[in-house]
Parts: sequence; C-alpha cells; structure tokens
Amino acid sequence: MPRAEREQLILDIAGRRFARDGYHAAAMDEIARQAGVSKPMLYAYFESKEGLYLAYIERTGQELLERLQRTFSERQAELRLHARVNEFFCFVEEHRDGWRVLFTEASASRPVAEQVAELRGRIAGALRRMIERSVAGPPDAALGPAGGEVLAHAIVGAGESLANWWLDHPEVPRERMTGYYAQVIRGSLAALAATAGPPLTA
Amino acid sequence: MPRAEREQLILDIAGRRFARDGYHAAAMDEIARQAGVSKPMLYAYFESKEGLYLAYIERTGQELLERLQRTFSERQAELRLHARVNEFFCFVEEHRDGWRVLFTEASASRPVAEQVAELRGRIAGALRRMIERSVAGPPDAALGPAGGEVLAHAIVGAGESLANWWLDHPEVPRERMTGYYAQVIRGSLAALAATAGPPLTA
Amino acid sequence: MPRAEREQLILDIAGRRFARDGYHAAAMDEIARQAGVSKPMLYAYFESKEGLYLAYIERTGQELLERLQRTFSERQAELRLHARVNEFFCFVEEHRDGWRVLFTEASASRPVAEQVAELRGRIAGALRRMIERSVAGPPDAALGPAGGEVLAHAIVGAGESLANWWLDHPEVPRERMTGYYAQVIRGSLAALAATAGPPLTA
Amino acid sequence: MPRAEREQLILDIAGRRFARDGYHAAAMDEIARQAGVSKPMLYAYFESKEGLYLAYIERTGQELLERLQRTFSERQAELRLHARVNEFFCFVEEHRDGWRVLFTEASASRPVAEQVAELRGRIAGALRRMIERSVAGPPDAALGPAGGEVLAHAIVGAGESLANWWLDHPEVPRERMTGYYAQVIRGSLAALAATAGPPLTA
DNA sequence: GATGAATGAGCGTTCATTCAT
DNA sequence: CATGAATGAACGCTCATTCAT
Repeated sequence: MPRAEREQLILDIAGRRFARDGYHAAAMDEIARQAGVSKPMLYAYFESKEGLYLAYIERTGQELLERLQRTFSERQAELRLHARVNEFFCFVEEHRDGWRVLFTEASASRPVAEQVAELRGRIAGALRRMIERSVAGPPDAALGPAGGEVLAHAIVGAGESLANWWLDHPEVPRERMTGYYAQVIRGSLAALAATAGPPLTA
Repeated sequence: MPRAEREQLILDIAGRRFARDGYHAAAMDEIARQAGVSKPMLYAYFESKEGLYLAYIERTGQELLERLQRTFSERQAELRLHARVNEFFCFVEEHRDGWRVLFTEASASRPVAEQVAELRGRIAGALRRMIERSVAGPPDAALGPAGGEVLAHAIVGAGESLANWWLDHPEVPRERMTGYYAQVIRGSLAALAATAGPPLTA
Repeated sequence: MPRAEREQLILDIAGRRFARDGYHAAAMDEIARQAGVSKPMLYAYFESKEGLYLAYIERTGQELLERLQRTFSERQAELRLHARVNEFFCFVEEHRDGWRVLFTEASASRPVAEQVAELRGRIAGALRRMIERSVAGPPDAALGPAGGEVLAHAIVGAGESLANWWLDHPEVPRERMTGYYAQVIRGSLAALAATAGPPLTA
Repeated sequence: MPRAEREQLILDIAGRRFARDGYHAAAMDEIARQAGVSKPMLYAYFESKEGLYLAYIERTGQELLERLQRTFSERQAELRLHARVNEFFCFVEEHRDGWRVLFTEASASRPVAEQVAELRGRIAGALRRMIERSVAGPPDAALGPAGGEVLAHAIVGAGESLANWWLDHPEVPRERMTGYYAQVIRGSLAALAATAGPPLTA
C-alpha cells in the first residue's frame, strides 16, 4: 500500500477516535492497532500525536473550505448564499466525526487551538468578503468599523451552534436547517446594514 | 480562613489553570501549590479533579445565569434585549477565565460535557421563551416547528463566537459589541418571523 | 465515659473493621467515625494504627488463653482434652472477628506478626506441657527430641485449619467439630508415642 | 532476553519482596528496580499488582501440586504417604519465599484470598481422596459425615504449621519433620477410623 | 522499511499522622 | 481535654515516545 493512501486510512481511523474519545483519551496504541500499522509508523508519518491531530484537522478543514468555495462561481447572490449554507450542512452530515473534532474538541493544545482558530478565521474572512460585497458603498460606512468581520464571526458561530444542535436532532431535514440558517444570515445582514448605512444591494 | 472562603480561593486558582492550560494539562499539584493548600485539601473539598472542574463550571455558570436574569425586570422589550446583551459582555469581560473554561474547554469528560451542555440548554431555553413571546400568535406558526429552539441556538452560538472574537480584540469597546450582537439578534428574529408568519409585535 | 470503657468500645469497632476489611484496608478515619471518637483520641489511646491492632490482638489473645486455662483444673485428662477443645470452638464461635484477625489476617507488619507468633507459641507451649505430661517417662525419650513441641505445633495448626473450615461450614454442630479435633489430637499423640517409646499413660 | 524467561525472573524477584515485606509494603517501583525492568513492563506483563501477585501464587501453587502428584505412582500406600510428606517438606525447603507468600501472607485482597483458598481446597481434596481410599467401606460410614473433608483440613493445617515452625528451626533435619508429620497423619486417620467404623485397610 | 519491546515522566489519589484551636 | 482541619509521603498506574532488531 502506498504511503499516501495509508496516511489517509490512518487519518480516518484517528479522526474517529478523536471524535469519539476526545484528544487526550484517544490513545496512540489504539489508533495504531485499529489502523493496522505499528506505532513507529504513526510517528514516522506524523511526528507526534499532536502532529497527527493537526494533520487530521488540516485535511478536514481543507475539505470544508473547498466545499464552501466550490459554490462560489454561482451567479445570483441569493442562490450563492443558499447553496453555500446547504453545502455547509452537507459537510456536517457527511463528516460528523470531522465536524466534532474541528468544532467541539478544539482546545487540545496550543498549536491545535491556533490551527482551528486559523481555519475559523479563513472561513470568517471569506464570509466577510461576501458580506462586504453585499452592501452598497465602502463596508465600514455601511456596517461600522470592523463590522464586516464581527458579523462574519457572529454568523460562523451561529452556524457552528446550529450544526451541533442538528447533530443531536437528526430528525430535522437538512433543508429546514439550511432555511433557518440562511434566514439568520440574511436577517443579521439586513439589520446591520439598515442601522449603519444605505440598504443592501443584493 | 473559613472553609467557604478558601473554597472560593481555590476555585479562582483552579479556574485560571483550567483556562490557561486546559483540563488535562492542569495538574492538581500545581493548583494546590498556587492556592497555598495541600493536595489532600483539594480532595477533601472537591472529591476529585473532575469534581473541582465541575464546581468551577457550576459557580461560573450560576453567575452567568444570574446576570442574565437580573436584567429581567426591565419594562421595554428593546431595553431588555439591550440590557441582557450588555450584561453578557460584562460577564465575559470580568470572567475571561471562566468564559474560556465554559465555552472553549468544554469537552474534558462526559459529566463535564453534560453539565456544560445543560447550561447552554438553559440559556438557550430562556432565549427561546423570549423569542416566542416576541412574535405574534403561536410560535410554531410564526417560526416554523421548533423554530424558536433553532433560532435560540443560533443566537447563543453567535454570542459565543462574538465573545471569543472580542477576547482577541479587546480594543473594541463593549458598547459596540453589544450593538452588533443586538442587531444580529433583532435581524434574525425579524427575518425568521417575516418569512413564516405575521410581523413581530415587540 | 471512663477511658477504660471507651478503649474497649474502640477495640470492638476496630476489631470488626480489621476482620472485615483487613489491616490495610481498614481506615483510621472509619474506625474513629464508627467508634464515635475523634482521630486524635485514637492516637492518644493507642499511639498508632499498629498499636491499635496490637492492642486488639493482645486482648483477643488473652481471652483465648484464659478460656483454655479455665478448663485446666478439671480432673480427668480425657475430660480435660475434650473440655479444652470444646472451649476452643466456643471461642471461635463467639469471636468470629477476633479469630479472623488473629489467625487469618496475621501478617500485617513485623511487630504484629511477632505478637501473633508469640501467642501461638504460648498456646503451643501449654499444649506441649499437656502432651508431655501425658506420656510416660521423659518426653524426649517418648517423643523424640523436640517431639513435644513439634507435635504441639501440628495440633495447633490442625485446630486453626479446622476452625477456619468451620467458619465456612457453620451448619456443622460444634460437638462434631470438637469430636473430630479431639480424635485427631488423641490419634496423633498415640501414633507418636507408639513409635518412639512406651505407651501413653493418660 | 525472551519474554517468558524475563517473566520468570520478575516472578522470582516479586516473590521475594512479597515474602519479605508483605503484599502492601512491597512497592511496584522497588520490584521493577530489582528486576531490572521498568514499571510499565511489569504492567504490560502482569496487568496490575494484584495480577503479579496472583501470577506468583499460581506458579508456586502449581509447583507444589505437581510435586505432590509426582509421588503418586508409588506402589505401597505407606511409601506413598511418606514420599508425599517428604516431597512437601522438600518444597518448603526449596521455596521458602513461595511458601511464606502462599501460606502466611494470604489475605491481601479478595481475589488473592480466593485463589489461595482454592489451592488449599485442591490439596485438601487430594488428601481427602487419599484418606477415603484408606478406610474400608463407604467413607461416611467410616469417618462420619464430611469426616474425610474435615480430617483433610486438619492435616493440611497441621502441615502448614509444621512447615512454619520448621522455617524457624532449620536445624531440625527434614527426615525428622517428615517422620513427625507422617505419624500425625497416620495417627489421626487411625483414631478417626477406629471410632467411627471398622479398622483401616492400608 | 517496519516492528516488538521497552521506558521516562508524571498524574490522580489515599492515608496515617499531627497541629492550632 | 478534645477536635476540626490540614499535610507529607507514597503508591498504583498510564501514555507518548523511542531503540534494537
């Protein structure tokens, strides 16, 4: 089995353990055993337990980012928003373990927390650009200073919380979740823009 | 020094270590040393490390809840919302460690995670009741089935995210954060209610 | 409550804990609590945990010795043997805890082991004198050198083992146990005397 | 060094510490140090301190049982008895530590006590069968109900006590001990059978 | 290249014992 | 005199990490 493939396999197993047991309770022994490799292999591939965790977060975060960006080329803003939100919940649905590791098990160690924070920052950044394009004129005028960034973080946090809630209420269909979240985003945007400046364009 | 007082002191110290190092990296030895007591005292007072952690979460969560409820008697809904949001950021400002422990270090162990989840649930529940009172007619008609609960969770998540962002950007004044968050809440509410039913009353 | 009386009470409680939990698992905290005294009292009265244990062994051992000697004045050797054996099983029956502590929980620490060994030695010594009086002529001629002592230890060991077995089979009446043990003693004595010298007198 | 061999080495060391210090006072740190292995090895091999203790008891008990059974094929009952008794004292002589652990340090914990009790039960059982074969007719008629079992326990206890006494009096030659013990056994058997039924066959 | 075997370091916990009151 | 409160000192155990093969 080529190295690249084996790495993916190991990451799958490791992610499951991290999600189910938490960072500390997940033992390297167990991960190695379940992945069918020896422990020295784990260390040869990922340097350390933290390295393994970071690699998993990296991979999962990349996947999420790509998903969100894949819906980027769409024309209509409205469609775009809906599509993205939908894509977000698709990701959560398909990567429950990954989601848990990324957004509820995050604070295992300093570098891990930083990497997760960075990922959030990138998502928030993309969101901010989207927000700022959606208001007329210079964003700071429309939303207040740093308003775009603040709003972006509020929206990201709302999404995380909705996703976590959804994981505990799987009976709610994805479309409903998408609808709620899109409304929240649209409403927040409208409220902020209404207060601070001229109405939204899109 | 009376026991009650010393317990508070220990909780302060423990909270700092938990916030800075995380649950696992925080060592009982160190907590005892910094609090100026012996380790057996820690165990006499709090039973176990988990017990100490839970006690800290309990105390911090109670404080937060009381703060939010203290702003309850206000007359105007609008004032109420603003006052509560403000109180929330006051709490975050004054209890940085407590906030970190409650909302970013949560998943240390099963009982801990449950206690944190319960606290969130209570906050979300209070929020949901507030939301449902603010729409005309039966809430499910206005917001869709379970819409109140979903919206509450979205708002709680937004708040957490804003608070965390604020901790990294202390230069932003509290009033601005309060303003943003209140807008987000109002906007979300409006958007959801607008879609699903008649307009808001308050 | 006068000190002497309270000491007896404490010894009762302590003996129960030692018998039920073993020396190490019995905690001074628990003994103090059950006896209704404070821990410093325990230490004032008995110096240390080991001191408490030794005191209990001392008391219990004295009781056993006195019981065995109380049957000493009887006339007939045969009666004497039977009476003593009976008294032994009476003691076991009435002092189950004491018996357990003395003869199955013995090796807690060096001084404890020595005290128990000494008690056994005294019982064996009394037995040896009885044995040696029961053979004609000088004992070493009749039983071989040190034969009396060896036989005494064999008999003591047999008794301990029978008592322990009986504790697990309480349905067997004491008279039966007495009969068996007396037979074993008589038979052993007869066999040894027969080999080594002239027949027994009593 | 192969694992099996190292396990034996560790058991030797552990047995010495258990015999000299008792179960509780024997520290895993010290056992590991003396055995020249690290503590995790101890746990990898034996699971826990109790596991190590049980393994030692198991090994020692097996050796004792095998020794006693090895003398089984002899023709004459008389020879057989003598040979077995001799084998017993040989074992005690060669395994002083093992003997001490098995028969004076027994009550360390529930599972340990059970394992030791089971070993004693097996020895007593073998003895009982030997006893019952040595009387004419059905054993209960000859020895009274449960008489064989009772007698077996008496004899086992006598042997333990003799062995312990011998460890404190090493100047006595083994042949003498064997002679005494064999006599005690024979005498007890004769006495019991004489009382309860027809004379012995062997 | 891959592993079975091994360990250093540290953690949570307990308990006999003793002051300060 | 009696105690509530406090502690020093260990101990069993675990885990990420690394050689020797």
